[in-house]
Amino acid sequence: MNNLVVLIGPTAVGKTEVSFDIAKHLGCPIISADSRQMFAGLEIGTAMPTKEELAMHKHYFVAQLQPGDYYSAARYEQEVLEVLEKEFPTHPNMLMSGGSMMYIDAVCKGIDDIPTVDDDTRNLIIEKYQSEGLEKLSDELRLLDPEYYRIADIKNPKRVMHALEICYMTGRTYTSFRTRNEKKRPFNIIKIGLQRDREELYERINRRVDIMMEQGLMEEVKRFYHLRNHNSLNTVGYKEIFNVLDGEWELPFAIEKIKQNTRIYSRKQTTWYRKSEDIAWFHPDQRAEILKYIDENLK
RNA sequence: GGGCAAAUUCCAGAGCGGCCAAAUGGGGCAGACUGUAAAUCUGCUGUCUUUCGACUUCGGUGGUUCGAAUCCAUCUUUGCCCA
Repeated sequence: MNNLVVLIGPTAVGKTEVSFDIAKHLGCPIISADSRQMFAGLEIGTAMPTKEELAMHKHYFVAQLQPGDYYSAARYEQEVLEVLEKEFPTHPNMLMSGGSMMYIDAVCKGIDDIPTVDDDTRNLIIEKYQSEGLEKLSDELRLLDPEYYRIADIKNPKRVMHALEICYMTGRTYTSFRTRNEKKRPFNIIKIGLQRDREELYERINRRVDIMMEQGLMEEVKRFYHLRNHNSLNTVGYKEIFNVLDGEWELPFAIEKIKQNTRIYSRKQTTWYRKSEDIAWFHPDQRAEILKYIDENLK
């Protein structure tokens, strides 16, 4: 049987290094599961693997999109499955590594087949939201899809808008697409989680941000200033420095905010992990134990 | 040396006699999560209690009052101004 080893863990825990060890051990390429490292040019701010590392280990889904490109978890699911199908004949054991839990779940559990929203519908809903407000939209959702309305996160504009987009575009309820069935994969999944004490993690985060600044994060952010309204740049490390470029924040304050927001992000990732009981947890220094665990669980 | 102003819960900062465990923001903590997810959103944040509620707080002390974070006196500290 084929195996997919999934390496997860909060930002800055040290996934990249461990992923190289595992990839070497399994002799396979690495499938990145990082929603921001997919965008070309965001090298420093997303702590993308270096050119040398990329040359040494083949990576999928790193720097393959432009910051303005549309992407989604569903697309990721589909593309990863294609990669696996292509690679499994020669690499029966593959590695996926990253911190974007929604993407990882899309691959491991599947995601419903909901149509991609076209630009016209999207713009129409955005316009409605801006002119009429969230309450009007949720009122409308109550009429168009009462079942979803009952369970929806009604205060979250993104959720309400998306459900409405689907109703508008397809003429069907959003609920009718939401089966939420977990898909069975034709391969074995081994989840490895990396974790460190919070204090230790925070120190690494703080240090990594300082290093990013030394590496020239400021210059990198300046290059993307004109694309700031794109979601790919609505990212920790970029959005704070945009405020500096706007003259709203002092640089030292922005740096503290980057550290703080990265810490918050790491905690949100951890919250997501607590839902999964199928993760085997290790400290990143436990290289031998990790490899041993993988070997024991390959099928 | 003299004059003035201020001291509030982790921080900033409202409150200026009862509706105050005390607005709001920040921070912290917890959570949600099926389409740009490093995003977006939610809850909690004095102590005890499942709830009702009880108890201890607004620099210190002592007063006034049925009742004080809010008024008075005094002390301490801080800031500003005149010397």
